[in-house]
Amino acid sequence: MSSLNNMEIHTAVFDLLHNAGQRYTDKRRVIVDILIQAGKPMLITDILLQAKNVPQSTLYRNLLVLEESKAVVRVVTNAESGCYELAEHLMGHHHHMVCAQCGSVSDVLVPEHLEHELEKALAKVARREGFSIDRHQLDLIGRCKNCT
Amino acid sequence: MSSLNNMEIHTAVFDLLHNAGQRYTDKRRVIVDILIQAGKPMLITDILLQAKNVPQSTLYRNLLVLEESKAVVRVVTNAESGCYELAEHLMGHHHHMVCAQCGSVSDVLVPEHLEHELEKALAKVARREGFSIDRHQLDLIGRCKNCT
DNA sequence: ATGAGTGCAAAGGCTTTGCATTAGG
DNA sequence: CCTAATGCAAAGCCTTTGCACTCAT
Repeated sequence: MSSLNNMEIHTAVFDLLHNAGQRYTDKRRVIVDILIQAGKPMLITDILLQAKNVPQSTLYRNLLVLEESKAVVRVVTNAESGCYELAEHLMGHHHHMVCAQCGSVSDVLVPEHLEHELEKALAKVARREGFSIDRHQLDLIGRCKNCT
Repeated sequence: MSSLNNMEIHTAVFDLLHNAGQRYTDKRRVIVDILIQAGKPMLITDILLQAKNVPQSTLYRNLLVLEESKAVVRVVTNAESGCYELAEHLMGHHHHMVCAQCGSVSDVLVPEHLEHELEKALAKVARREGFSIDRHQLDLIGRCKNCT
């Protein structure tokens, strides 16, 4: 499985929330729709701009619920506000190219065999350190096509 | 070059600051000493605890100066406070294990050959997309030994 | 002297929380 | 009905900024 269509994503999110004893409310659906449409990590500030009828507190609380239900993940970044995207099992595993100039983020894939080898090596290192890996995140930082 | 001894690091930091038109003051030396001793990324809150005679504002300002001078880097994490470590040319190239619960970050190495193979693959993908890579960053996200 | 560095306190900005209201099952 | 979810406002917390003081050149 690599990625799902929009309807399948909503169904999957519904199941995830349901299993966590949570409801798939309108606001939550709006948030997920925005993340689907973006197709890449979004800053909370940008989500707020697009979801004008979703108050801050509701957005923050729902992002936490969606994260705990494994529907979204918080992307590690040093941006001024939090950054979220759909979970990997909904989006497919991928990495990010981050433009240091314009801040744009695009998805990128590395060869399957390398990804596999990398995961094995990371698992080994983590085990040695007593660290349990939830996921890994690989970012390329540089200049995008438009900022050269 | 992989890493330097303590004295060499101080000398290198002095040069970096000097080249940037900055002084290597006592407070800055204290901060660098703490980072050297830690040998891993440190949260600002933890640096403050260890450097009791360094006020918050001084710490924040000096970390910025040290970062601009390329002596330290700000590590990207979702921790509650900022996270810094010595720059790669002082510490050697490595990656990070980020605890999603407590926010702690520790350094990790992947096998040399894999690192090399990864860089080749990333260069290839980036070239195809017209993206010029400045650096890459690989984070393991999960639970640290203490948060299991 | 003269500008960089420092320190205290206050201001800013993102995030969380309290509490009353609304809505979904 | 009854609890979860929502919305507004206030509180919290990390970080930045203003301004006066100190130190090194």
